[in-house]
Amino acid sequence: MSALGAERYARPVVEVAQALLGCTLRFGPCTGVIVETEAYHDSEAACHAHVGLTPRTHVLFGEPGRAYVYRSYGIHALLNAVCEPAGVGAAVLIRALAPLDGLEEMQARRGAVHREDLCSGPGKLTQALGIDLELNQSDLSAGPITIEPPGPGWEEVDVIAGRRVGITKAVELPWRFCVAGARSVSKPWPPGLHDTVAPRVR
DNA sequence: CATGGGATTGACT
DNA sequence: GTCAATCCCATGC
Repeated sequence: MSALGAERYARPVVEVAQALLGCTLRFGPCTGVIVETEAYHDSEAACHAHVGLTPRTHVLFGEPGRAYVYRSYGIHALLNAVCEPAGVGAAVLIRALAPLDGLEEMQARRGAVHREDLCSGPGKLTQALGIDLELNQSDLSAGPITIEPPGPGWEEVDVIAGRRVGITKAVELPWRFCVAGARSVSKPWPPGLHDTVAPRVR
């Protein structure tokens, strides 16, 4: 299966965040189905690109389809897919995977945790797959990290929207998206009153 | 050049 | 439930 082209990322970031659910993330021998994402856009204060063009945000304002990988809390690498046309600072944070292939490699890096916990968080999945800061700015349509169209059984999924996790600004935006019923989603997931089921967007 | 704040996780009370 | 680990980078002097 071939990787999604850059044009698939040159769309409104909230659309792409939902469209990536069910797609397969691949790095080396490891693959997993994307089951949780969040959208970030320079127009809102939670997005790193909100501060404008700096060395750090350069990639966010650049070509769609690139990886934005940054260090969080001094410890974890978090993986994003840059979206919208160049000149707009926007990205989809990949928050969780349902592991498919390379389980042994993932377990070697993550320890003896249950399968559904191997990639159930943005820092966990980069650790499991071995994705680090050197992959910042790499081309997701060329590799070594790629995102491919949904595999068997993942073509049609119901999407649940909610508030984004771990931020202090623009907390009200319902820009977190999960696959309904997925077990490998990240921790804070008590369905709230503002959660809604959104239509599938491709 | 010094400072402060995280798009988190896991260990511990 | 609380809390520390740890480093990149934006900001301000």
